[in-house]
Amino acid sequence: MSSLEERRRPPTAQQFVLGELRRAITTGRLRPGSPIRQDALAEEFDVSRVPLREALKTLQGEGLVTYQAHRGYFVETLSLDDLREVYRIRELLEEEAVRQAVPRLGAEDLARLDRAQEEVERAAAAGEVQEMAAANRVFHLTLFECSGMPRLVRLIRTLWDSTDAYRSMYYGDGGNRERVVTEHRAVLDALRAGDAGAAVLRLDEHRAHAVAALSTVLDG
Amino acid sequence: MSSLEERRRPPTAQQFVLGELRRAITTGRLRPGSPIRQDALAEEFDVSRVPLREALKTLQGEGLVTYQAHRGYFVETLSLDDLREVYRIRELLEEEAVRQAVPRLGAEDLARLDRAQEEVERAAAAGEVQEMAAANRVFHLTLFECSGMPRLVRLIRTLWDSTDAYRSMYYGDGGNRERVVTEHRAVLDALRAGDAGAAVLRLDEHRAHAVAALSTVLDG
DNA sequence: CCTTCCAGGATTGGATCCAATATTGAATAT
DNA sequence: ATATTCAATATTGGATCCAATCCTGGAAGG
Repeated sequence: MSSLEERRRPPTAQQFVLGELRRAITTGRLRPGSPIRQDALAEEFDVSRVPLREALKTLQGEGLVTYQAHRGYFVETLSLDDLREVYRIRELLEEEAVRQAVPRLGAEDLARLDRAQEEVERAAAAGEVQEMAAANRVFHLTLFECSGMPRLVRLIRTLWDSTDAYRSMYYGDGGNRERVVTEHRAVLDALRAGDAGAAVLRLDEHRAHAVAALSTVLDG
Repeated sequence: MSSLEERRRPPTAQQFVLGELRRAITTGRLRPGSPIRQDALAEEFDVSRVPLREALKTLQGEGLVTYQAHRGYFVETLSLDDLREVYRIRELLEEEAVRQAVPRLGAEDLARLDRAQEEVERAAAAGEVQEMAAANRVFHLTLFECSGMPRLVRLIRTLWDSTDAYRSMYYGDGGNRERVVTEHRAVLDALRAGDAGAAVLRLDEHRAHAVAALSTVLDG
Protein backbone atom coordinates (compact mmCIF):
# COMPACT_ATOMS: atom_id res chain seq x y z
CA MET A 1 0.00 0.00 0.00
CA SER A 2 2.72 2.42 0.92
CA SER A 3 4.28 2.06 -2.52
CA LEU A 4 1.06 3.42 -3.98
CA GLU A 5 0.61 5.95 -1.22
CA GLU A 6 3.95 7.61 -1.82
CA ARG A 7 3.50 8.26 -5.51
CA ARG A 8 6.68 9.03 -7.40
CA ARG A 9 7.63 12.59 -6.72
CA PRO A 10 7.94 14.80 -9.79
CA PRO A 11 11.41 15.91 -10.89
CA THR A 12 10.99 19.48 -9.69
CA ALA A 13 9.58 20.93 -6.52
CA GLN A 14 7.25 23.24 -8.43
CA GLN A 15 5.63 20.28 -10.17
CA PHE A 16 5.30 18.45 -6.89
CA VAL A 17 3.75 21.47 -5.23
CA LEU A 18 1.49 21.98 -8.24
CA GLY A 19 -0.02 18.54 -7.76
CA GLU A 20 -0.37 18.99 -4.02
CA LEU A 21 -2.01 22.39 -4.46
CA ARG A 22 -4.46 21.01 -6.99
CA ARG A 23 -5.49 18.31 -4.58
CA ALA A 24 -5.69 20.70 -1.65
CA ILE A 25 -7.91 23.06 -3.61
CA THR A 26 -10.13 20.52 -5.31
CA THR A 27 -10.66 18.49 -2.17
CA GLY A 28 -11.67 21.68 -0.43
CA ARG A 29 -8.87 21.66 2.12
CA LEU A 30 -8.01 25.13 0.89
CA ARG A 31 -11.39 26.73 0.97
CA PRO A 32 -12.74 28.81 -1.93
CA GLY A 33 -12.20 32.51 -1.50
CA SER A 34 -9.61 32.10 1.20
CA PRO A 35 -6.20 33.70 0.80
CA ILE A 36 -3.20 31.47 0.18
CA ARG A 37 -0.54 32.04 2.79
CA GLN A 38 2.70 31.22 1.09
CA ASP A 39 4.80 30.83 4.21
CA ALA A 40 2.45 28.33 5.79
CA LEU A 41 2.02 26.24 2.65
CA ALA A 42 5.71 26.28 1.81
CA GLU A 43 6.47 24.96 5.25
CA GLU A 44 3.75 22.34 5.01
CA PHE A 45 5.05 21.02 1.69
CA ASP A 46 8.63 21.43 2.85
CA VAL A 47 9.75 23.64 -0.01
CA SER A 48 10.66 27.28 -0.27
CA ARG A 49 8.27 29.92 -1.54
CA VAL A 50 9.90 30.16 -4.95
CA PRO A 51 8.60 26.89 -6.44
CA LEU A 52 5.33 27.42 -4.61
CA ARG A 53 4.84 30.75 -6.34
CA GLU A 54 5.62 29.29 -9.74
CA ALA A 55 3.04 26.58 -9.13
CA LEU A 56 0.55 29.27 -8.14
CA LYS A 57 1.24 31.11 -11.39
CA THR A 58 0.36 27.93 -13.27
CA LEU A 59 -2.85 27.57 -11.28
CA GLN A 60 -3.64 31.20 -11.99
CA GLY A 61 -3.39 30.42 -15.68
CA GLU A 62 -5.79 27.55 -15.19
CA GLY A 63 -8.21 29.70 -13.24
CA LEU A 64 -8.02 27.74 -10.00
CA VAL A 65 -6.63 30.73 -8.14
CA THR A 66 -6.76 34.48 -8.63
CA TYR A 67 -3.97 36.92 -8.06
CA GLN A 68 -3.74 40.51 -6.92
CA ALA A 69 -0.40 42.30 -6.89
CA HIS A 70 0.97 42.73 -3.38
CA ARG A 71 -2.05 40.98 -1.94
CA GLY A 72 -1.35 37.47 -3.12
CA TYR A 73 -3.30 34.51 -4.37
CA PHE A 74 -6.82 33.46 -3.46
CA VAL A 75 -8.60 30.18 -4.05
CA GLU A 76 -11.07 30.66 -6.85
CA THR A 77 -14.64 29.74 -6.07
CA LEU A 78 -15.84 26.82 -8.19
CA SER A 79 -19.59 26.89 -7.87
CA LEU A 80 -22.01 24.59 -9.59
CA ASP A 81 -22.53 27.33 -12.15
CA ASP A 82 -18.80 27.42 -12.79
CA LEU A 83 -18.75 23.66 -13.25
CA ARG A 84 -21.58 23.91 -15.75
CA GLU A 85 -19.75 26.68 -17.55
CA VAL A 86 -16.59 24.60 -17.82
CA TYR A 87 -18.57 21.70 -19.23
CA ARG A 88 -20.35 23.95 -21.70
CA ILE A 89 -17.03 25.29 -22.95
CA ARG A 90 -15.71 21.76 -23.17
CA GLU A 91 -18.76 20.86 -25.24
CA LEU A 92 -17.91 23.58 -27.74
CA LEU A 93 -14.21 22.82 -27.96
CA GLU A 94 -14.44 19.04 -27.87
CA GLU A 95 -17.02 19.01 -30.64
CA GLU A 96 -14.58 20.84 -32.86
CA ALA A 97 -11.76 18.51 -31.86
CA VAL A 98 -13.81 15.41 -32.63
CA ARG A 99 -15.08 16.71 -35.95
CA GLN A 100 -11.52 17.43 -36.99
CA ALA A 101 -10.23 14.15 -35.63
CA VAL A 102 -12.70 11.65 -37.09
CA PRO A 103 -11.70 11.96 -40.76
CA ARG A 104 -8.06 11.70 -39.74
CA LEU A 105 -8.34 8.60 -37.58
CA GLY A 106 -5.99 5.90 -38.79
CA ALA A 107 -5.77 2.24 -37.82
CA GLU A 108 -3.11 2.83 -35.18
CA ASP A 109 -5.11 5.71 -33.70
CA LEU A 110 -8.08 3.39 -33.22
CA ALA A 111 -5.76 0.78 -31.76
CA ARG A 112 -4.45 3.31 -29.25
CA LEU A 113 -8.00 4.23 -28.31
CA ASP A 114 -8.83 0.54 -27.86
CA ARG A 115 -5.88 0.07 -25.55
CA ALA A 116 -6.87 3.12 -23.54
CA GLN A 117 -10.41 1.79 -23.28
CA GLU A 118 -9.12 -1.59 -22.08
CA GLU A 119 -7.33 0.14 -19.25
CA VAL A 120 -10.46 2.12 -18.43
CA GLU A 121 -12.47 -1.09 -18.23
CA ARG A 122 -9.86 -2.86 -16.15
CA ALA A 123 -9.68 0.01 -13.66
CA ALA A 124 -13.47 0.31 -13.60
CA ALA A 125 -13.88 -3.39 -12.79
CA ALA A 126 -11.18 -3.23 -10.13
CA GLY A 127 -12.73 -0.12 -8.61
CA GLU A 128 -9.46 1.77 -8.88
CA VAL A 129 -10.72 5.34 -8.91
CA GLN A 130 -7.44 7.20 -9.50
CA GLU A 131 -6.34 4.79 -12.22
CA MET A 132 -9.69 5.04 -13.92
CA ALA A 133 -9.59 8.82 -13.91
CA ALA A 134 -6.13 8.68 -15.47
CA ALA A 135 -7.13 6.11 -18.09
CA ASN A 136 -10.27 8.04 -18.93
CA ARG A 137 -8.18 11.11 -19.47
CA VAL A 138 -5.84 9.22 -21.78
CA PHE A 139 -8.79 7.91 -23.76
CA HIS A 140 -10.33 11.31 -24.40
CA LEU A 141 -7.13 13.22 -24.98
CA THR A 142 -5.86 10.58 -27.37
CA LEU A 143 -8.93 11.20 -29.45
CA PHE A 144 -8.65 14.98 -29.24
CA GLU A 145 -4.99 14.90 -30.23
CA CYS A 146 -5.94 13.34 -33.53
CA SER A 147 -7.60 16.65 -34.40
CA GLY A 148 -4.25 18.07 -35.41
CA MET A 149 -5.10 21.22 -33.45
CA PRO A 150 -2.53 21.34 -30.66
CA ARG A 151 -3.72 24.61 -29.17
CA LEU A 152 -7.26 23.40 -29.02
CA VAL A 153 -6.09 20.27 -27.24
CA ARG A 154 -4.11 22.38 -24.80
CA LEU A 155 -7.19 24.40 -23.90
CA ILE A 156 -9.26 21.28 -23.42
CA ARG A 157 -6.57 19.77 -21.23
CA THR A 158 -6.55 22.90 -19.07
CA LEU A 159 -10.31 22.68 -18.66
CA TRP A 160 -9.97 19.06 -17.58
CA ASP A 161 -7.29 20.04 -15.08
CA SER A 162 -9.50 22.65 -13.53
CA THR A 163 -12.14 20.08 -12.61
CA ASP A 164 -9.93 17.10 -11.90
CA ALA A 165 -11.06 16.53 -8.35
CA TYR A 166 -14.71 16.40 -9.26
CA ARG A 167 -14.05 13.63 -11.72
CA SER A 168 -12.53 11.48 -9.01
CA MET A 169 -15.69 12.11 -7.05
CA TYR A 170 -17.70 10.88 -10.00
CA TYR A 171 -15.74 7.67 -10.34
CA GLY A 172 -16.21 6.85 -6.70
CA ASP A 173 -19.62 5.45 -7.59
CA GLY A 174 -19.68 1.98 -9.16
CA GLY A 175 -22.74 2.75 -11.28
CA ASN A 176 -21.03 5.76 -12.79
CA ARG A 177 -17.99 3.66 -13.60
CA GLU A 178 -20.17 1.14 -15.42
CA ARG A 179 -21.88 3.87 -17.36
CA VAL A 180 -18.60 5.43 -18.44
CA VAL A 181 -17.47 2.07 -19.84
CA THR A 182 -20.59 1.57 -21.94
CA GLU A 183 -20.60 5.18 -23.11
CA HIS A 184 -17.00 4.90 -24.19
CA ARG A 185 -17.87 1.82 -26.22
CA ALA A 186 -20.62 3.75 -27.98
CA VAL A 187 -18.13 6.49 -28.79
CA LEU A 188 -15.67 3.96 -30.16
CA ASP A 189 -18.35 2.42 -32.37
CA ALA A 190 -19.15 5.83 -33.83
CA LEU A 191 -15.48 6.56 -34.38
CA ARG A 192 -14.90 3.24 -36.13
CA ALA A 193 -17.88 4.00 -38.35
CA GLY A 194 -16.35 7.37 -39.14
CA ASP A 195 -19.53 9.07 -37.94
CA ALA A 196 -18.39 12.32 -36.37
CA GLY A 197 -21.92 13.51 -35.63
CA ALA A 198 -22.73 10.38 -33.70
CA ALA A 199 -19.48 10.54 -31.78
CA VAL A 200 -20.19 14.14 -30.82
CA LEU A 201 -23.66 13.20 -29.63
CA ARG A 202 -22.34 10.31 -27.54
CA LEU A 203 -19.73 12.55 -25.95
CA ASP A 204 -22.32 15.22 -25.23
CA GLU A 205 -24.42 12.65 -23.40
CA HIS A 206 -21.32 11.40 -21.65
CA ARG A 207 -20.62 14.88 -20.32
CA ALA A 208 -24.24 15.59 -19.49
CA HIS A 209 -24.39 12.51 -17.29
CA ALA A 210 -21.29 13.61 -15.43
CA VAL A 211 -22.70 17.09 -14.88
CA ALA A 212 -26.01 15.72 -13.69
CA ALA A 213 -24.36 13.34 -11.25
CA LEU A 214 -22.04 16.01 -9.92
CA SER A 215 -24.89 18.50 -9.61
CA THR A 216 -26.73 16.29 -7.14
CA VAL A 217 -23.53 15.72 -5.19
CA LEU A 218 -22.49 19.37 -5.08
CA ASP A 219 -25.97 20.56 -4.25
CA GLY A 220 -25.74 19.44 -0.65
CA MET B 1 6.99 62.15 -26.65
CA SER B 2 9.07 60.66 -23.91
CA SER B 3 6.08 60.65 -21.58
CA LEU B 4 4.36 58.28 -23.96
CA GLU B 5 7.51 56.36 -24.74
CA GLU B 6 8.17 55.46 -21.15
CA ARG B 7 4.76 53.96 -20.47
CA ARG B 8 3.88 53.66 -16.81
CA ARG B 9 5.74 50.75 -15.39
CA PRO B 10 3.54 48.11 -13.79
CA PRO B 11 3.54 47.80 -10.00
CA THR B 12 5.54 44.57 -9.99
CA ALA B 13 8.61 43.50 -11.89
CA GLN B 14 6.97 40.30 -13.06
CA GLN B 15 4.17 42.26 -14.73
CA PHE B 16 6.68 44.60 -16.32
CA VAL B 17 8.74 41.69 -17.58
CA LEU B 18 5.59 39.94 -18.77
CA GLY B 19 4.77 42.86 -21.04
CA GLU B 20 8.34 43.14 -22.31
CA LEU B 21 8.51 39.42 -23.00
CA ARG B 22 5.22 39.48 -24.91
CA ARG B 23 6.53 42.26 -27.10
CA ALA B 24 9.89 40.59 -27.58
CA ILE B 25 8.23 37.35 -28.62
CA THR B 26 5.47 38.75 -30.79
CA THR B 27 7.75 41.19 -32.57
CA GLY B 28 10.06 38.30 -33.32
CA ARG B 29 13.04 39.63 -31.40
CA LEU B 30 13.01 36.34 -29.52
CA ARG B 31 12.81 33.94 -32.37
CA PRO B 32 10.37 31.00 -32.41
CA GLY B 33 11.89 27.76 -31.25
CA SER B 34 14.88 29.42 -29.64
CA PRO B 35 15.66 28.77 -25.98
CA ILE B 36 15.09 31.56 -23.48
CA ARG B 37 18.28 32.31 -21.57
CA GLN B 38 17.14 33.60 -18.24
CA ASP B 39 20.40 35.21 -17.20
CA ALA B 40 20.69 37.25 -20.37
CA LEU B 41 17.08 38.41 -20.36
CA ALA B 42 17.07 39.20 -16.66
CA GLU B 43 20.11 41.38 -17.16
CA GLU B 44 18.59 43.05 -20.21
CA PHE B 45 15.39 43.92 -18.35
CA ASP B 46 17.36 44.76 -15.23
CA VAL B 47 15.50 42.40 -12.93
CA SER B 48 16.47 39.17 -11.25
CA ARG B 49 15.51 35.77 -12.58
CA VAL B 50 12.70 35.26 -10.05
CA PRO B 51 10.13 37.67 -11.56
CA LEU B 52 11.32 36.65 -15.02
CA ARG B 53 10.49 33.03 -14.29
CA GLU B 54 7.08 33.91 -12.95
CA ALA B 55 6.35 35.87 -16.11
CA LEU B 56 7.48 32.87 -18.15
CA LYS B 57 5.09 30.65 -16.22
CA THR B 58 2.27 32.98 -17.20
CA LEU B 59 3.35 32.88 -20.83
CA GLN B 60 3.51 29.11 -20.62
CA GLY B 61 -0.11 29.13 -19.51
CA GLU B 62 -0.95 31.26 -22.52
CA GLY B 63 0.96 29.00 -24.86
CA LEU B 64 3.51 31.57 -25.99
CA VAL B 65 6.38 29.54 -24.57
CA THR B 66 6.90 25.89 -23.76
CA TYR B 67 8.70 24.48 -20.77
CA GLN B 68 10.80 21.41 -20.10
CA ALA B 69 12.01 20.66 -16.61
CA HIS B 70 15.70 21.38 -16.19
CA ARG B 71 15.95 22.50 -19.79
CA GLY B 72 14.04 25.73 -19.55
CA TYR B 73 11.65 27.71 -21.67
CA PHE B 74 11.47 27.92 -25.44
CA VAL B 75 9.64 30.39 -27.64
CA GLU B 76 6.63 28.68 -29.09
CA THR B 77 6.38 28.72 -32.83
CA LEU B 78 3.38 30.71 -34.01
CA SER B 79 2.92 29.68 -37.60
CA LEU B 80 0.16 30.80 -39.91
CA ASP B 81 -1.58 27.53 -39.11
CA ASP B 82 -1.40 28.35 -35.43
CA LEU B 83 -2.86 31.78 -36.05
CA ARG B 84 -5.70 30.23 -37.99
CA GLU B 85 -6.25 27.75 -35.18
CA VAL B 86 -6.45 30.52 -32.61
CA TYR B 87 -8.98 32.39 -34.72
CA ARG B 88 -11.03 29.23 -35.24
CA ILE B 89 -11.15 28.64 -31.49
CA ARG B 90 -12.08 32.26 -30.95
CA GLU B 91 -14.88 31.81 -33.45
CA LEU B 92 -16.30 28.95 -31.40
CA LEU B 93 -15.97 30.65 -28.05
CA GLU B 94 -16.99 34.13 -29.09
CA GLU B 95 -20.12 32.85 -30.79
CA GLU B 96 -21.19 31.34 -27.50
CA ALA B 97 -20.32 34.51 -25.64
CA VAL B 98 -22.32 36.68 -28.02
CA ARG B 99 -25.35 34.39 -28.03
CA GLN B 100 -25.40 34.48 -24.25
CA ALA B 101 -24.77 38.21 -24.14
CA VAL B 102 -27.34 39.52 -26.61
CA PRO B 103 -30.48 38.72 -24.61
CA ARG B 104 -28.88 40.21 -21.53
CA LEU B 105 -27.78 43.50 -23.06
CA GLY B 106 -29.17 46.43 -21.12
CA ALA B 107 -29.25 50.10 -21.97
CA GLU B 108 -26.07 50.88 -20.07
CA ASP B 109 -24.28 47.95 -21.70
CA LEU B 110 -25.09 49.37 -25.11
CA ALA B 111 -23.97 52.78 -23.90
CA ARG B 112 -20.64 51.34 -22.80
CA LEU B 113 -20.23 49.69 -26.18
CA ASP B 114 -21.00 53.00 -27.89
CA ARG B 115 -18.38 54.76 -25.83
CA ALA B 116 -15.83 52.08 -26.64
CA GLN B 117 -16.66 52.39 -30.32
CA GLU B 118 -16.24 56.16 -30.16
CA GLU B 119 -12.71 55.67 -28.86
CA VAL B 120 -12.03 53.12 -31.60
CA GLU B 121 -13.15 55.62 -34.25
CA ARG B 122 -11.16 58.44 -32.73
CA ALA B 123 -7.98 56.36 -32.60
CA ALA B 124 -8.61 55.01 -36.10
CA ALA B 125 -8.95 58.51 -37.52
CA ALA B 126 -5.87 59.69 -35.67
CA GLY B 127 -3.90 56.68 -36.83
CA GLU B 128 -2.95 55.78 -33.28
CA VAL B 129 -2.23 52.08 -33.67
CA GLN B 130 -1.63 51.14 -30.05
CA GLU B 131 -4.62 53.11 -28.81
CA MET B 132 -6.83 51.59 -31.43
CA ALA B 133 -5.73 48.06 -30.51
CA ALA B 134 -6.54 48.84 -26.89
CA ALA B 135 -9.92 50.40 -27.69
CA ASN B 136 -10.81 47.53 -29.98
CA ARG B 137 -10.04 45.11 -27.21
CA VAL B 138 -12.25 47.05 -24.80
CA PHE B 139 -15.07 47.01 -27.33
CA HIS B 140 -15.05 43.26 -27.86
CA LEU B 141 -14.41 42.24 -24.29
CA THR B 142 -17.13 44.55 -23.03
CA LEU B 143 -19.53 42.65 -25.21
CA PHE B 144 -18.24 39.26 -24.18
CA GLU B 145 -18.43 40.12 -20.51
CA CYS B 146 -22.16 40.59 -20.85
CA SER B 147 -22.39 36.85 -21.46
CA GLY B 148 -22.27 36.24 -17.73
CA MET B 149 -19.73 33.48 -18.37
CA PRO B 150 -16.55 34.70 -16.68
CA ARG B 151 -14.48 31.64 -17.48
CA LEU B 152 -15.39 31.82 -21.10
CA VAL B 153 -14.34 35.45 -21.16
CA ARG B 154 -11.07 34.56 -19.50
CA LEU B 155 -10.29 32.02 -22.20
CA ILE B 156 -11.13 34.46 -24.95
CA ARG B 157 -8.95 37.09 -23.33
CA THR B 158 -6.04 34.65 -23.21
CA LEU B 159 -6.49 33.89 -26.89
CA TRP B 160 -6.41 37.60 -27.65
CA ASP B 161 -3.24 37.97 -25.59
CA SER B 162 -1.50 35.24 -27.51
CA THR B 163 -1.90 37.11 -30.79
CA ASP B 164 -1.61 40.66 -29.56
CA ALA B 165 1.34 41.66 -31.70
CA TYR B 166 -0.29 40.56 -34.90
CA ARG B 167 -3.24 42.79 -34.23
CA SER B 168 -1.00 45.82 -33.98
CA MET B 169 0.39 44.80 -37.35
CA TYR B 170 -3.13 44.73 -38.71
CA TYR B 171 -3.96 48.21 -37.48
CA GLY B 172 -0.86 49.63 -39.07
CA ASP B 173 -2.79 49.80 -42.34
CA GLY B 174 -5.24 52.67 -42.74
CA GLY B 175 -7.63 50.65 -44.89
CA ASN B 176 -7.87 47.99 -42.22
CA ARG B 177 -8.59 50.63 -39.59
CA GLU B 178 -11.44 51.97 -41.70
CA ARG B 179 -12.87 48.51 -42.21
CA VAL B 180 -12.76 47.75 -38.50
CA VAL B 181 -14.77 50.89 -37.82
CA THR B 182 -17.53 50.04 -40.29
CA GLU B 183 -17.62 46.40 -39.18
CA HIS B 184 -18.00 47.44 -35.58
CA ARG B 185 -20.93 49.63 -36.54
CA ALA B 186 -22.60 46.69 -38.21
CA VAL B 187 -22.09 44.63 -35.07
CA LEU B 188 -23.59 47.40 -32.94
CA ASP B 189 -26.63 47.58 -35.20
CA ALA B 190 -27.21 43.86 -34.82
CA LEU B 191 -26.79 44.10 -31.06
CA ARG B 192 -29.24 46.98 -30.78
CA ALA B 193 -31.72 44.96 -32.82
CA GLY B 194 -31.22 42.05 -30.43
CA ASP B 195 -30.26 39.86 -33.37
CA ALA B 196 -27.64 37.46 -32.00
CA GLY B 197 -27.33 35.52 -35.24
CA ALA B 198 -26.57 38.66 -37.21
CA ALA B 199 -24.06 39.82 -34.63
CA VAL B 200 -22.28 36.46 -34.77
CA LEU B 201 -22.13 36.64 -38.55
CA ARG B 202 -20.72 40.16 -38.51
CA LEU B 203 -18.07 39.14 -35.99
CA ASP B 204 -17.17 36.07 -38.03
CA GLU B 205 -16.60 38.27 -41.05
CA HIS B 206 -14.68 40.72 -38.89
CA ARG B 207 -12.32 37.96 -37.81
CA ALA B 208 -12.07 36.45 -41.28
CA HIS B 209 -10.89 39.75 -42.69
CA ALA B 210 -8.21 40.01 -40.04
CA VAL B 211 -7.01 36.48 -40.74
CA ALA B 212 -6.95 37.10 -44.47
CA ALA B 213 -4.98 40.31 -44.09
CA LEU B 214 -2.53 38.75 -41.69
CA SER B 215 -2.12 35.70 -43.91
CA THR B 216 -0.79 37.77 -46.77
CA VAL B 217 1.55 39.63 -44.43
CA LEU B 218 2.86 36.52 -42.68
CA ASP B 219 3.28 34.61 -45.90
CA GLY B 220 6.43 36.46 -46.89
C1' DC C 1 36.53 5.80 -37.63
C1' DC C 2 32.97 5.38 -34.44
C1' DT C 3 31.14 4.83 -29.78
C1' DT C 4 31.30 5.48 -24.80
C1' DC C 5 32.50 7.76 -20.90
C1' DC C 6 33.73 11.41 -18.10
C1' DA C 7 34.99 16.07 -16.66
C1' DG C 8 34.20 20.92 -17.00
C1' DG C 9 31.22 24.55 -17.97
C1' DA C 10 26.65 26.35 -18.77
C1' DT C 11 22.01 26.67 -17.30
C1' DT C 12 18.12 25.93 -14.61
C1' DG C 13 15.96 24.89 -9.82
C1' DG C 14 15.57 26.26 -5.20
C1' DA C 15 16.68 28.37 -0.44
C1' DT C 16 17.54 32.30 2.11
C1' DC C 17 17.57 36.98 3.05
C1' DC C 18 16.11 41.68 2.52
C1' DA C 19 12.93 45.26 0.50
C1' DA C 20 8.39 46.94 -0.65
C1' DT C 21 3.67 46.92 0.16
C1' DA C 22 -0.48 45.98 2.56
C1' DT C 23 -3.03 45.19 6.77
C1' DT C 24 -4.11 45.80 11.48
C1' DG C 25 -5.02 48.12 15.59
C1' DA C 26 -4.44 51.65 18.80
C1' DA C 27 -4.20 56.55 19.68
C1' DT C 28 -6.08 60.99 18.46
C1' DA C 29 -9.25 64.37 16.89
C1' DT C 30 -13.88 65.66 15.65
C1' DA D 1 -19.32 57.19 19.22
C1' DT D 2 -17.10 57.67 14.66
C1' DA D 3 -13.60 58.74 11.58
C1' DT D 4 -8.58 59.44 10.73
C1' DT D 5 -3.73 58.91 11.26
C1' DC D 6 0.10 56.51 11.90
C1' DA D 7 3.13 53.10 13.69
C1' DA D 8 3.76 48.04 14.23
C1' DT D 9 3.17 43.77 12.07
C1' DA D 10 2.19 40.47 8.55
C1' DT D 11 2.71 39.24 3.89
C1' DT D 12 4.23 39.43 -0.62
C1' DG D 13 8.01 40.82 -4.18
C1' DG D 14 12.63 40.38 -5.54
C1' DA D 15 17.91 39.75 -5.33
C1' DT D 16 21.56 36.82 -4.41
C1' DC D 17 23.72 32.65 -3.65
C1' DC D 18 24.18 27.70 -3.83
C1' DA D 19 22.65 23.05 -5.54
C1' DA D 20 21.04 20.01 -9.14
C1' DT D 21 20.82 18.96 -13.78
C1' DC D 22 22.00 19.20 -18.48
C1' DC D 23 25.06 19.95 -22.30
C1' DT D 24 29.54 19.96 -24.64
C1' DG D 25 33.83 18.39 -26.07
C1' DG D 26 37.68 15.64 -25.73
C1' DA D 27 39.97 11.30 -24.20
C1' DA D 28 39.89 6.29 -23.97
C1' DG D 29 38.53 2.07 -25.82
C1' DG D 30 36.63 -0.82 -29.39
